[in-house]
Amino acid sequence: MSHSEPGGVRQARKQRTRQALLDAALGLLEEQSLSSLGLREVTRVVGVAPTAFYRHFRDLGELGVALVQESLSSLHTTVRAVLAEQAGAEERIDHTVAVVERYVREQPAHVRFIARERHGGVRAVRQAIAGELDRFAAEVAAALKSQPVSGGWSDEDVRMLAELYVDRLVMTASAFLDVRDGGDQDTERWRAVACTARRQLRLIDVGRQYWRDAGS
Amino acid sequence: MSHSEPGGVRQARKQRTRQALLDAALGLLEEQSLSSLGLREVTRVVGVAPTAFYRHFRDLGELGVALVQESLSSLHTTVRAVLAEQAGAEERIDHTVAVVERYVREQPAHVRFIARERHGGVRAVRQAIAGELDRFAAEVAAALKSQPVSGGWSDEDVRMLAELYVDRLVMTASAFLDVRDGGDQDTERWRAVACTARRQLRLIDVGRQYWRDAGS
DNA sequence: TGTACATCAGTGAACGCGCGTTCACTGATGTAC
DNA sequence: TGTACATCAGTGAACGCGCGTTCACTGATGTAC
Repeated sequence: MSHSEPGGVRQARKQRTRQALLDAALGLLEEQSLSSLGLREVTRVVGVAPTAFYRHFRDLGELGVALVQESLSSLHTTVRAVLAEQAGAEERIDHTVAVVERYVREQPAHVRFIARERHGGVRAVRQAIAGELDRFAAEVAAALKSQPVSGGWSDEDVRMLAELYVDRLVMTASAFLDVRDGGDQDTERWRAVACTARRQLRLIDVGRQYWRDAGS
Repeated sequence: MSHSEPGGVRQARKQRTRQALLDAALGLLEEQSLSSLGLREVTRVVGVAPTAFYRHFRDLGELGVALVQESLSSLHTTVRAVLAEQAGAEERIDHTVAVVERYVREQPAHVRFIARERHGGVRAVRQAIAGELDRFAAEVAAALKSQPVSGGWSDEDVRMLAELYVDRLVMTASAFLDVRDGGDQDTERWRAVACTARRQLRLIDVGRQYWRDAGS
């Protein structure tokens, strides 16, 4: 067990430390926002010297941008699968909400990070999130466009609808998170949020079916 | 000019300092978030000793809660007026977006504060914002309910729709703010945001007209 | 396979700095008579 | 109106603390021959 990789032992160790820094930061960010997070707090949790931080990130803003990629890539993939479904509107809405529910249960820290830093105090991170959500909206728009209901829709209107959906997903995820934090756990309130989320998506979908562009 | 008020000179001065602290904090919060704001930063801007702060607020969280009231009360009043209008849907939407535009132009710092701290790192402030937006949604719900279109709607559905509207207003305000910050000022992008906002509200309104509850 | 040198992730001491909070204080404003 | 005492918004010195960043370093891993 000496030379299994072509010179990757050092690099692998470095990668592990880097990931540990990201994990530690994400954990600490459940209770505070990025702009008040300290470099020493993070390294203390990981168990390395404060100076080790600089081997991986220039500053906490750079770490934040890395967290944006990590946080959104997983959801991105999953929601894409739902969008590709050939199911009916009703079924697609149920699946979408179910996916959001699972995401909040499994990655609550990632969800909180995105919701919190989307409008947070660190410009680079805000821009990274905006960029990712933009790519996300573009993908949703493409999926919507390929559906029969979108016949006669301008690209601009499809895009507008896509943004409506994406914002709604983020707000829904955030609402689930609030219930979770309230200590209520899965109970009644959780189901109420899911139910409201489905109805809101359904109402938007009804609007979509009867939509006629009217200029402006 | 000695005793014009019944013992209110001291109190009036105190009030002025308090307001100066609020103004200074709001200004500083354009560039950072509440949980990284320093008590000394705020007093330095106002030009008082750091210890003077404690005569007005226990800590920055308490100041934040006061800022929430200040930030939302003005918009609250204005939007209420629009809701009370007997105008048609189209006209109401135009007025609503116009009010949001004006609010962002006139009180950008307040808008940014709410958007940023709604999911920010200070629990007390998050709760204060959630509470205010809740009262806001309740008022919108009451206004919606009194409109003919809402015949046959359950209270729950009216409430769901109201939340959809309120979230949309906040997101729209935030979108205007992003354009403003981008340096673009009033130009093309600003009008594009307004146009998209109107269409989104219109689409929701179409959904509202054709809505039929389907359980779940 | 073995040896000699290069790389570089992580170390640990040291620095200057601004922070939040305490405390006893000052002096203008308020009140009672 | 004038006097004597109470209130309390704002002061300023002092404190201990954790911060981000610098620097020369160590020693395991990587590479060339």
